[in-house]
Amino acid sequence: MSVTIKDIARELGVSPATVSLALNGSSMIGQETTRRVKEAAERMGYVRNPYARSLVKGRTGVLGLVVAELRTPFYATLVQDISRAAQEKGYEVSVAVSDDQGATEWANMRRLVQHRVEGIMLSPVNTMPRDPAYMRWLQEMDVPMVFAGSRYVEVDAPFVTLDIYGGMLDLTRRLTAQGNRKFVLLSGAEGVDTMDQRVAGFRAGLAEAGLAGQVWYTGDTGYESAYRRVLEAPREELPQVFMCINDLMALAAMNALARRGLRVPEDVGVAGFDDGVFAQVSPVSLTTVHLDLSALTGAILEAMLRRLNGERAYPATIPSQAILRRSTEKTESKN
Amino acid sequence: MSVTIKDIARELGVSPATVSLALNGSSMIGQETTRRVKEAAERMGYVRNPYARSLVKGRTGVLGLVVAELRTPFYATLVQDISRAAQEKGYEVSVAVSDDQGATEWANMRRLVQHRVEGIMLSPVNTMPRDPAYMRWLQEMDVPMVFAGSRYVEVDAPFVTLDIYGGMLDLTRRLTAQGNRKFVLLSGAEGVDTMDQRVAGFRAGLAEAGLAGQVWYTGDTGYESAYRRVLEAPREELPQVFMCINDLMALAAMNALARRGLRVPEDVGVAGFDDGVFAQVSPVSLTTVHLDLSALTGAILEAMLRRLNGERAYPATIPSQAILRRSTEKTESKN
DNA sequence: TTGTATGCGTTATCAA
DNA sequence: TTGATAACGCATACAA
Repeated sequence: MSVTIKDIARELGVSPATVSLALNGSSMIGQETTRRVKEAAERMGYVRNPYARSLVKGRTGVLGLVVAELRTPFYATLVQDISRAAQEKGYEVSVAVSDDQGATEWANMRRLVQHRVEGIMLSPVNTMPRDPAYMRWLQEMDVPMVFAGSRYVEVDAPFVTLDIYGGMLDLTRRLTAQGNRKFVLLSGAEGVDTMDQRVAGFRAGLAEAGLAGQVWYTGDTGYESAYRRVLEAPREELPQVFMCINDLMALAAMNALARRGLRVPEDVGVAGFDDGVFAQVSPVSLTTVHLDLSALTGAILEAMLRRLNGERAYPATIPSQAILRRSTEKTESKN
Repeated sequence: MSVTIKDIARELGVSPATVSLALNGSSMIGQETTRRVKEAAERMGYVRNPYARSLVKGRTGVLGLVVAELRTPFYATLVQDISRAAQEKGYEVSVAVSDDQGATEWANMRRLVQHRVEGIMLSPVNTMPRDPAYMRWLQEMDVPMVFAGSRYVEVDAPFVTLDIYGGMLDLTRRLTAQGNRKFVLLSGAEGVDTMDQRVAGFRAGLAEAGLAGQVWYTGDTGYESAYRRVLEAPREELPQVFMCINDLMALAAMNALARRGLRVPEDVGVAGFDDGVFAQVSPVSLTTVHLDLSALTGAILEAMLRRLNGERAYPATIPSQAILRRSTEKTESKN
């Protein structure tokens, strides 16, 4: 095995306790002794064993972060930012990916609990229906937890979410204000909270203008199905503006429209949601809803740390705002 | 604190040793006793403390995975796939992100070593020049390591890499065979191994056809700078085919060309590299080099496990192949 | 088949 | 200012 404080103690003819104290910079140890201990530790290649330390201190210094998946920029950013910020606060972060499966998520949570993480930040899979046994387990689990990005309404725990309802509402309002009257919202599937909230914001915005749009469900939130759906839609069903529940589907809509020989925004407008990397690579700059991820990650970690300090963490919702760009630039109505 | 085997032992009037053995399914314990112990453990909410276990067993069951960043699909996939596969083999994976900084990478490596991971899979940042002290440290570090995806040639360790040189060579050959003669390769910066290999493959492929193309360095591998570079290039410098060191830059080139009123592939061809998500969202289907990520992740973990078993792991290179799609479809030369 | 004793590497409590 | 000793929770060699 590796070098331990005992080895250093023997080498220097002092006691292990002295070495431990010196290494931790205790003021009870003489300067000269401290210097000698540190020098020997360096020379002998000593690295502290955090497992032994955790055992006696009763805390691990590890936080858990569970995300639904990792391949979309949203989650990648979440993981990267939270890890870094947590490290600056002296915590390690153990990441677990749920592969969009509720069962895997539960398994991940169990694993983290077993590994004695001090707190868990959960960005839930969020599909319906949910396993009631899991919801109960979550509620009764005694590791401090905060929801990150979205949440299970069944479980009473602090949460930091993005105001996606408000973002979609804002966007819809801005677009109706431009005089558009015929809308289609391209969504994935029903029964996912975060999707349903977008739909709700969409409907609310239209209702304010005395309108009622359509929602097309493509089955998933990917590119392919959105592309096909728009490509195959009868000409007369096409709206003035396609709104989409993420930028990726917006890209699909734009490309499908181009394939049909329709111009964006002159013939049909397109709007996305996220303002992430896909908005950046859009052929014409994309109207979308900006999500403030850095505010989100900051608030998540803050809530987690508050809970760890035994303070109360209040639910927070990060506002989201529509950003109008060229893909919906006003033009004479045609449809 | 939480429930320990001592608590269970006291509850049942047996010794802690018995409980430990029963919980680990030892055949030396009577069936009835085992049953009672397991029942009590369940009832009392016992969870084993992996820190204590690691301390006595001398192994942690944790592997480290260090990646340069996390926001590109390549790394996200790497992390997700390797974590899952490793878990199936009974290992935890501790992920660290280097933020594209050599110094952060070193810090990450130190942290993992300190945390007593049993092995480290390193997907290096790979910029030039490199800190020689770091290279030496890597070489002398005594935790088993394998390079994942790319490597430092200065360090002698097993590696599993993608044959990006060969992929680029293959692609270039196929495109010259189509009769194209004027090429530009859009790259990021010089001095990054993985970039330089692409350039080398490009040049080698052209040389075989008696050609010599140009390389345009945009400074980084992002969308914006590639877009601007193509947009602002004098008309007469435009090639028959833009090759790009990743799909993202290819997308940028396509959009910039469209902005200039040029059609792809009729006026100018465009090819990417990766065959990842950005190839999928391309307005016209993108010629690119396919990287076999699942073969890669499988081989990485296998190499890691071999090293952990004390076996020798041989360097492996996963072949990459060009895929011709519409964005370079042969057309009468014009330039 | 079960219990006792010991040690893993560290920190904490007391004495010296 | 330092040293001896006892924990932390678990696994195991050995004794019963």
